[in-house]
Amino acid sequence: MPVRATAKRRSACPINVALEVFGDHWSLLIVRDLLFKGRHTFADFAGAEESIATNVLTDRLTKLERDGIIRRRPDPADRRRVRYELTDKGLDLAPVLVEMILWSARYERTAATPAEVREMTKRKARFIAAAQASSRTSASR
Amino acid sequence: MPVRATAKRRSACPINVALEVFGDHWSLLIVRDLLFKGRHTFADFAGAEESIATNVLTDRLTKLERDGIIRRRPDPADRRRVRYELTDKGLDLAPVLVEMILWSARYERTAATPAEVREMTKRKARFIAAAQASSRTSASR
DNA sequence: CCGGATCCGTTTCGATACTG
DNA sequence: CAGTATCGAAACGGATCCGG
Repeated sequence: MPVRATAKRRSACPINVALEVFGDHWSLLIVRDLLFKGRHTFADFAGAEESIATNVLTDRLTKLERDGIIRRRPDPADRRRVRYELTDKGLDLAPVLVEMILWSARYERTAATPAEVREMTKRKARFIAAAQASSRTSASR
Repeated sequence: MPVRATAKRRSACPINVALEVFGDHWSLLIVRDLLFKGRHTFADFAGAEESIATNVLTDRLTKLERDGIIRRRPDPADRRRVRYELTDKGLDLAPVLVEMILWSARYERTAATPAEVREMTKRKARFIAAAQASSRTSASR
């Protein structure tokens, strides 16, 4: 296991558990990419604008898999490639991410238009379901 | 400015903005303490079970203040003491934190009882308002 | 090529001791 | 009580190498 070999396995109080996912910059970006950006491969993540280093990426993917948030499997279309997908547990992070987006949209200049934000707020549940579905279907095909 | 003198000031895409708050373990804990645990002083935060180091605490408080999430002011009751409180922008983080709690409760053993979780889910808005109000009133007294 | 692993110089973190 | 100063340990990022 590269980088940060010490694994902290414990937790009790609410939120503390989510801390390993949300307390980390890169893990958060990976989940966002999976949920909203249709990125699913190592290269997709590494090539993102924030450009994470490959060793760090490997580390985070390993941890997210260990924590049951994502799952890796060979791409059905091209067995040489590896696909990362969210598990159900990972898909359920969507509401948290959506609230983050809404908060950001409210207080900072973001890419989301006011109309999009209004739509997202009004139909939060539908938006979440859509993101999850698209992440899921693109994963299983 | 202690520790991490480089300030990254930019961002465009949704979520990226929230990354400085949520991408960091300690900032998240501080916001949680302010919102749900009635902690408001330097010593409160430093004494929490996770026990953040004082220099790190100083750093995060500085950044949270810089980002307009919290505000520092002398305690009205004892002017020698410093109180930290959430700004409106900070209070608006409550929905995100609540979703985190719910997710954690769903997938990990947490301190929240099933009944509390059900209550929190059903009356999300009320719960958020309550947390914000308690944080606010205890702040202004 | 893709998905990593490994090495390495630099930055940041964080535990502890200390100070106004 | 609310922070600084110090300093070793970790994490980071960049480059490069490697197996399939």
